[in-house]
Amino acid sequence: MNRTGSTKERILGAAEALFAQRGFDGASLRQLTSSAGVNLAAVNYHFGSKEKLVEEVFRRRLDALNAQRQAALAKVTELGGNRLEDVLDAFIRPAMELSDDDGGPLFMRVLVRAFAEHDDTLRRFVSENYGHVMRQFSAEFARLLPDLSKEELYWRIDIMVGALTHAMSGFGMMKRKNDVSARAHREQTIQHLIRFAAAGLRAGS
Amino acid sequence: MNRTGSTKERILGAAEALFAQRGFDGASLRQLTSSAGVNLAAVNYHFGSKEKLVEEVFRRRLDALNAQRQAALAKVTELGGNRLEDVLDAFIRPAMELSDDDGGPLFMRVLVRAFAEHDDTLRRFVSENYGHVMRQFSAEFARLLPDLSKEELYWRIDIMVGALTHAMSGFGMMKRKNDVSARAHREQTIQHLIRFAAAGLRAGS
DNA sequence: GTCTATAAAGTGATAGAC
DNA sequence: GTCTATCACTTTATAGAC
Repeated sequence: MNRTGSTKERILGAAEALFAQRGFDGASLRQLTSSAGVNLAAVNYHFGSKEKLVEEVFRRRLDALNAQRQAALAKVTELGGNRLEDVLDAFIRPAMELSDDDGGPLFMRVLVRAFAEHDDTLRRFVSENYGHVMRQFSAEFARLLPDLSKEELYWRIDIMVGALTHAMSGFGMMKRKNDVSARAHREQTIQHLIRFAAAGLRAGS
Repeated sequence: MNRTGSTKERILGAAEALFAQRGFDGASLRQLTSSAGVNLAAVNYHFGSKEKLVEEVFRRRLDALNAQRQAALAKVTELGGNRLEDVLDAFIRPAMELSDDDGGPLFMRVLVRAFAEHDDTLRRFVSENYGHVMRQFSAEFARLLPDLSKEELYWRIDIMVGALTHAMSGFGMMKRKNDVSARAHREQTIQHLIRFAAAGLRAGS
């Protein structure tokens, strides 16, 4: 039971963790409010409904993540950076630095859940709040990979985003060993992802 | 409502589709039996419980998928094949050829759901039925990439499997255009995945 | 093997006291 | 803003008729 922060913040934190672990349907309001140490009725009082709570969990992190990714990308391009690796770093690092519970960044796991929900409002919500930043990165990739056709580029970006999302969510098999600090493991993950993604994007060019 | 096949088969088919679309918790037995055109009680009569039904959905496809991947890999190695691309083809093609509903191979989407369930029995069940084939492929990758350390190799395989799983599940953004046949789109996807994965595995070597 | 009816428990949501 | 109590509904599962 978490007793730090306001009721709203405690609910959001508990919701993020439980949604990551058990999915949106799998996590009930009773588990969630109990884990947050608040009353069952508090969710509806503060958020209106479970669905709105889900949206708030997304909004809170996506706003911060988008801002950090944009700032990191701006820094790279301002310096006239021409290294694909630097753009990938700007994309990956902010996501990996979101609060971590040793099974990968919690929110990244929630994001993968949202991907899996496929058709619905949730997917559209994420895509609307993600889209414009993604387009900025796509433009940079296009600039740094001028030999690729638009079609080819989009295929590769799509595959790359999938790889990164999956890897960052911690659903993979590479577990942190006990003799490696969480900090070092995260840095290792980032470097491996950048190398793999850069090679995949450059393939055959 | 599907009226082909035995009651058991109809339930398994409807379950696969609904689990892919709405998740294991999200799909209720009522939706499922209604979609299969069978009585609600039929699930418990034929499978014992919802959880056992989930296991059966996996067993049915994993058995076939494993066998096809092994056969394809055997064909490649028998011919003394030394192309990384051929091994990747043996891994990817059987998965992409599972029954498809235009949103990607249905079962691959169920598999991604299972990945997201993280800790539980289901994850172990998948890993137990997947592990030995995965190890055969890993051995081939090791043989074809002798310059990589064991550590490095495992990182890259982990990232690659994530990329492929995500892409094959159809959760990505590359939708089939109307002027491309489903068959052609699948072949395109396979070729793009092979090129990307091969480059990522070979990175910097 | 298939059906209806129902049990037992869990769900999101809300009214109303404090 | 927080609480209890409860409503209305859905969930999985099963007993028992056919």
